[in-house]
Amino acid sequence: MENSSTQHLTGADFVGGAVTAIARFIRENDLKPGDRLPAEAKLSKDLQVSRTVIREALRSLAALRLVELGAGKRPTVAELDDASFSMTIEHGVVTDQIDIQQIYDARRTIEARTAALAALRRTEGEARAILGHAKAMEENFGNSDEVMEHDLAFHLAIAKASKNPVFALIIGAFQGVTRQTWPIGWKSRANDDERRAMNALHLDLAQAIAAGDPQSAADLMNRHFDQSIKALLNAGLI
Amino acid sequence: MENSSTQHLTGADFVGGAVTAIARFIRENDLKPGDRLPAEAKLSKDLQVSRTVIREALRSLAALRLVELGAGKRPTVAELDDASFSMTIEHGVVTDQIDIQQIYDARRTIEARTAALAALRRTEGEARAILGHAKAMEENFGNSDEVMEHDLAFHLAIAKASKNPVFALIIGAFQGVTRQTWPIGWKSRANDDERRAMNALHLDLAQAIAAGDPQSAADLMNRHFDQSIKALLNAGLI
DNA sequence: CCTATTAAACCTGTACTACAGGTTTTCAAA
DNA sequence: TTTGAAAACCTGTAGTACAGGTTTAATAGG
Repeated sequence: MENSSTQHLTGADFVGGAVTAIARFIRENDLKPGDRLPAEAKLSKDLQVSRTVIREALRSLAALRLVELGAGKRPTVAELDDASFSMTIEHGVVTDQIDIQQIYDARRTIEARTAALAALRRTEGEARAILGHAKAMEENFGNSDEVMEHDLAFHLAIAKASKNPVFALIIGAFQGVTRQTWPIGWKSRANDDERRAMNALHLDLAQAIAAGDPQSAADLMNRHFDQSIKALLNAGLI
Repeated sequence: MENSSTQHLTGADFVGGAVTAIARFIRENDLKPGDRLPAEAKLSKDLQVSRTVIREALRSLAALRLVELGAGKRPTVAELDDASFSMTIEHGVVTDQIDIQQIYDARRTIEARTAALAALRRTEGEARAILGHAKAMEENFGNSDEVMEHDLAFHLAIAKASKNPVFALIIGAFQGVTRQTWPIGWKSRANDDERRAMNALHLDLAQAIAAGDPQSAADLMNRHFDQSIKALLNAGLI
C-alpha cells in the first residue's frame, strides 16, 4: 500500500508540472517541516520524467524555500523563511520597480501593528530581548554598523513578538534592502543629538512594549518612522 | 570591451554561487525587466561550471521570478510578480506554520492602509474599476464563485490604486489561500441579508475611495474585516 | 537482549553528451 | 528597402558516469 504515489506528468512544461506535483505531494501527504520527500530517482519514476527534470523542479522548490536539499540527503520539507520574499523585494528595488519610500511606507503600516501586538503578546523574555537591542544601540553609539544590526534585530524581534509569522516574514524580507539604505539615514541626521533622539525613541518603544501598552507602542513606532522617512528625505534618497 | 564578464566560481555550493553571480550580474549591469541575460553556454564558460549548474541556478531564479525562461529564448529579467511570495504563504498554511486568522490580521492591517492611499491616489479609471467590482458582486449575488472573484479583484484593485507595489505584491500573494477559505466565510453568514450587507459595505468603500475620503475608506475597510473575521469565527475556521 | 561499530546501500552534486524543437540573426533575392 | 529562407543559436529533456555524503543494515561484543 504505497501512499506516496503520484500520477505521471503529461503536457508541455515538465519542470513546472513536477514542481506542482511535488508541492501537491507535500499537501496531500500532510508533510510538515523536516519530513522527507521521496528520492529523486523515485520521483523521476513516479512522474515519468528524467532525473534532470526532477532536479530542476526540486531546485525551484528549494529556491522558494518549500524544501531543503543537501548532498546525500533526501529532500526535506522546509520551515517558513523570508529568504525568497527577500529576493523578490531586492529584485524590485534593483530593477526600479520598487523605491525605498514605498518600502518604508509598508514597514510603517505593518510595524505600527506589530508594535501594538507585541505589547499585548510579548513574553517576558521577548520584552527583555527587545529592550536589550534598544540599549545596545545606545551603548554602541560610535559604531554605526553595530547600531544598525541592533536596530534591525530590534524591529524583527518586535515582529516575532507579535506572534504573527506573516508579519515576521515581511519585516524579515525588508532587512536586505534596509541594510543598504540605513547608513544613508544615519549619516543624514544632522548631528549626534538627532541620532541620540532616535535611540531614545527606540528605548521608549521597547518600554511601551514591555509595559504592555499597545496604543503607545503603535504611536511611538509611527513617530519613529516619521523621523526615519524625514531623514531619508533630507538625504535626497527619496 | 566585454562588460558582461563575471568572475568564475570558487567554493562549495556551485548552484548557490551561480544564483548569486547571476543576480549580481543583473544588478551590476543595470538590467531591467525584459533585458536578456547571457546564454547558458556563456554563463557556463564565464563562471566555469557545467551547464547543469547554470540551468539549476536559472531555474531557481525563475522560481523566484527574477528571470523568465522560454524554449529557444535567452533568459530575460522578469517583472515583479507575487507568485513566489504566494507559494511561501501557501506553504506556510499547508504546513501549519501560518493560520487563516493571521492572514486576515495581516490583510486588515495592510488593506486599511491601501484603502486610505487609494482614496488619495486613485485615478478616475481605477475608481470606476473598483466601483465596478463592488457592483458586480451585487449583480452576481446568486453565483458565489463570481462574487468571490470580484471580491478578490476589488481588493487587489484597491492595492494597485494605492500606488505602492509592495502592498499589491503582498495582497496578491494572499489571494491563493483566500480563494480556499472565502467560500467558508460566505456560507457561514447566517442569511442573505448578512451577505447583502457585506456587498453593501464593499459599495460604500468603493464610493469612499471614489470620493477621495481616506479616513472613511480606512474605517470601512476595517469594518469589513471585522465582519469577515467574525464570519470565519462563526464557521469555526478560526 | 542491547549497544557500538562497520560495511553496504542509498542518495545527491556535478559534469558531459546528444538531440529535438523553438528563436534570433544573417544574408541573399526581389 | 523589404521579404523570406537558411543558418546559427539556444533551451528543454534524456541519459550516463562517478565522487562523495548520508542512512540503513548487519555484525560483533557486552
